[in-house]
Amino acid sequence: MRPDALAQEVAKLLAPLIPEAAGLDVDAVAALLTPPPKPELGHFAFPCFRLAKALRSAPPKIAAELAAAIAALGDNPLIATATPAGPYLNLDLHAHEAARHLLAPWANGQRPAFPSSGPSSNQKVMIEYSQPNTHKGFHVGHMRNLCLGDCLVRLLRATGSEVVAANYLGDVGTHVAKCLWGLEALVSGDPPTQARGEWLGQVYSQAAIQLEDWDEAGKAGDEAAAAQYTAARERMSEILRGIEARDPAYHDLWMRTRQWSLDEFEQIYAWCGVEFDRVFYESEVDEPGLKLVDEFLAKGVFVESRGAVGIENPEIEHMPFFMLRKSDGTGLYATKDLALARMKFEEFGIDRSIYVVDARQSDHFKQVFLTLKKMGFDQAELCEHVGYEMVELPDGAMSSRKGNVILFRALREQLGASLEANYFHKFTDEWTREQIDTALHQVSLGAIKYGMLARDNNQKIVFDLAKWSDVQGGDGGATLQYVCARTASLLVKAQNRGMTLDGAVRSGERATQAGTLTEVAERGLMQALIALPGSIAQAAQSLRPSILCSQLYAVAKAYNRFQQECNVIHQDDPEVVQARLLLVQATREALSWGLSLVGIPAPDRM
RNA sequence: GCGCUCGUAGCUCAGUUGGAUAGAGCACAGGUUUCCUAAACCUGGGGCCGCAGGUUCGAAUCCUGCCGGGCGCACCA
Repeated sequence: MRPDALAQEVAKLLAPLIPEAAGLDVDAVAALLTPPPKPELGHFAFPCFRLAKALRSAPPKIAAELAAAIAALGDNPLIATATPAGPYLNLDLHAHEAARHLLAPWANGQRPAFPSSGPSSNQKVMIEYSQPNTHKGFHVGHMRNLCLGDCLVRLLRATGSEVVAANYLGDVGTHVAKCLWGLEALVSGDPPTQARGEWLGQVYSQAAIQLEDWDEAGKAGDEAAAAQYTAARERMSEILRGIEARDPAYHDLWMRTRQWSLDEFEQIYAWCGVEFDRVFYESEVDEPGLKLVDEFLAKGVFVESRGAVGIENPEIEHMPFFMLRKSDGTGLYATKDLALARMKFEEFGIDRSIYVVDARQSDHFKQVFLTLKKMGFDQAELCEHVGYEMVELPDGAMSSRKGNVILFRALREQLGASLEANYFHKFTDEWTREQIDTALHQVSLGAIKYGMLARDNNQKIVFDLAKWSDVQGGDGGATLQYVCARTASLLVKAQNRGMTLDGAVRSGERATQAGTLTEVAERGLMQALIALPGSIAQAAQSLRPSILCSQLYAVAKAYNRFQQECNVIHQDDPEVVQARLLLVQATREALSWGLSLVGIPAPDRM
């Protein structure tokens, strides 16, 4: 028995009562069952609209007839009452029996089964995400991509796909030259011994600003600035050529500094609990990209235009020419993307290829996929771009010129400090430093990941550090974690009083006593749990983690209400204790598992 | 100009195969601790779902047009 099987059980009873003309089998009926708007109305509602046409009857009439048919069944193990309410048939279950199908599997460590016929199951999927540039800063904006990609990896794995989590690091290109130029032109003294990746990013920003200033001043007539700008550009070309030619003077410096960034990324991923199966580097597809241009120019797929090489894609009307080699003979981002795609297809036999990249690149990926198709890669059909909107700050977009970029380390430290000052300081006498640090880490992750994932992909996110670390409750990661901690704490307290969940109840062999779990708050919580597997399936199928986040929040909210209204431990009736312990245990398992799919740890105490 | 995207409560947002009286959080006003974590719970006020048409038993949801914000459109990544 799986925790998502309750609807199926109900459908088994209901389906035979529906006239055959409607053409609904058990699965179809189960799929139609929805939660009623209020828990008091029942555990499930069956909408009769779909049957109206086939049965040539009005939905309210069908609902009434079905209610009568269920009443005629007489005593029934699962459905207590069936009440027609307009076009809906509301089904109220014997709660203790429903619990045996719903709560016991959760409590017993079972997980929902997802249909193997779904589009996303039994497939080998590559998800490319994160893709930071070396020699540049890693900031809150990068966190959205990281959280989203990681969550999709977890969701697709949970729903039956084999996933290759891939990263694609930007270790070559003009930004590297800018940074290395800045290093020699603007920096005096030795690099720091700590956090050198971050420092490199700051050098890059400084260089970018300086170059922009010279460029602007030059254009405004400042000849000295113009000369400096030209000289710097020439120097950057030299640096790039030196790296490419493997001139030790440049190549070694590049490798050394590149490693500083890579080390930093490693630390960030470790802190975030993110792991990659395969890391690609731009530097490894640079040359293959250019070779590929020659190859497909010779084949006539690509064409020359104004000294550059590209492909005509008139299908994309507003940007019909897709450039793949500049007139100076060098490649572009797009060139490397084609070579990378080919590498992915050849190295892994993937059935689906997902690119998590911000929404501004959507035209770019239309071009890439269309071009791949014209190059003869049928796998282009399997490629999809998952776009998402930007992360902004309360005072607008992040910019190094404005100096309002929040780098990863600052994010981690400020969030931690803020959470400690707001909340965790009260544990200083009670907990060890290590315990507090662990909790701070967990709750920081909850705040960041939930904040990044609870909003739809195509909504902008405003990152306001003060708000994100102000855990006054409400709709946030900490609320979900708090509920996990409350369930854990309650179960420990129960155990200390000698109250443990009966093994037979937990396994579902035995139902709890009739009449238990009928309080409104108990029903509400059960309904939130009923809806969880569907939310996971929908989130995975549509690649939108926010759907899962809102259902997890609904579970947390329902639990808080339950714990407020239904005392678990201070009960005279041991059967009530059993029923409620089952509910708490199931909630804990469901919620912590759901959180794990979002990449958020579930603390035992907080 | 072309394309993508957003527009729902004072603010931030859910609402996706069209379905019950459009929901949360924050903010605001009130209430709840001899009792399992008050980071909680309850109650209340608050809405021409951007505008106008259309499709039908039924539209925040689908179609068309318009208005307003954001983003993208050849040698950057």
